Amino acid sequence: MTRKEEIIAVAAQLFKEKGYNAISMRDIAKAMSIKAASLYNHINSKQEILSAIILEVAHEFTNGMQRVIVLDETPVRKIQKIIELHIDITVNHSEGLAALNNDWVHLEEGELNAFVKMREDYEENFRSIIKEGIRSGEIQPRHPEVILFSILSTLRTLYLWYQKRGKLDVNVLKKDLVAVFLGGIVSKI
Amino acid sequence: MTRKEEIIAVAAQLFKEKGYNAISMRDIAKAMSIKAASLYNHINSKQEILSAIILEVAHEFTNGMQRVIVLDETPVRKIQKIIELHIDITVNHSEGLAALNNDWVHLEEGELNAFVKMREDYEENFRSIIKEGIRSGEIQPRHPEVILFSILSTLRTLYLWYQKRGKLDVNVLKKDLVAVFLGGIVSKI
DNA sequence: AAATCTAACTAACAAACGTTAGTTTTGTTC
DNA sequence: GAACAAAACTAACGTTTGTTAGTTAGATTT
Repeated sequence: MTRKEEIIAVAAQLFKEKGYNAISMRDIAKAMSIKAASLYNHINSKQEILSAIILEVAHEFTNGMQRVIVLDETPVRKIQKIIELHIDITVNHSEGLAALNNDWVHLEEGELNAFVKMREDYEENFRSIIKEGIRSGEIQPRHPEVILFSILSTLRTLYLWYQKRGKLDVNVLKKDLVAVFLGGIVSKI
Repeated sequence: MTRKEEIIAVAAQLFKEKGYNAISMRDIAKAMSIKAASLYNHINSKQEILSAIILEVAHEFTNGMQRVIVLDETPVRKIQKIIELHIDITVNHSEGLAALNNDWVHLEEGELNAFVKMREDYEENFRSIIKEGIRSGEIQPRHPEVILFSILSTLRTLYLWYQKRGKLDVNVLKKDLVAVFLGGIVSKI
């Protein structure tokens, strides 16, 4: 782990708690026990830190989605894979997810556009899977947007809950989350 | 609408887009076509604006939950009421929800503690309803925390989607959202 | 031993921040 | 038209912000 990567990791942790704008370069420096000016031996700007954090996780999602859509599986099974993808990323990149979810608005022009594009593509891929499932009768004929939004909202804020409720085992989480969305919560008797 | 309320409303809109820390008093002033110092004829501090925005909506949730838990209804029916409560608040207080969800961390000491308490109580009430439903057999015996979190995450981020997808009718939203969570998305044939 | 590299340092910058003090404009009430 | 309150203004304050410039200490390479 290079010094630059260390800075980015520390910054991600701080951004997670207070957000990009509430954390100063002096805060980041203090967390590393150095002076703010010393950070600039390793990074070019505060913005660079932010985009490094966000783009890494964003690519993780894009690549994961790419792997899902080429699978020769039913739509419902693909949705299950997407849920598992989010849980895996949450476990392995939990620090960066806060910035990805909240601080992407503070990316500058070019990178902001790229990020928004990635996000829209991701949602569109997900939406297509849902629509395909409805068409084939595998998924109930409800407004696709509502299904997409309810699943995605939950998955995107998973990082907030995953550590607060430390007891939750990853496999229990995968199983129950898939069950809630696919099967609902009402007992069928 | 007093001048103070106008300022709070304008600030809520700005906070929604960039977050509390990214919006300066000069930004708020400019949006009202006055100078920053003039704001202080009506409000005491930037913090005061933030807590006014957050606490108003927070009370809306607390009161709504209170109305639900005293109902003489089944747990599933109470959950349905909670879902409808969130949708109603989203429609009527959409501006303040961003601050409530993201910027509460920037409340100062006393109000932060009060807010966190309110939030925990709200979650605990919801959790109790879910547990009661599982005990009575009305709700499937899954990890209550997973059910709580999946529903609440969706409802809390509703404000982000509700306007982006402007076409969504409130009643369709209520119906479909209740259906997704209670019945799941997989067709039962 | 000299040269190079890495990663820290001090000092300072211009800009932006929230906020205060005192003053002027504007519209309403007697 | 004088008096008053509401709401704007100008000017400035002390801090904090991200960042630059130039320097120094310690390790590695030549």
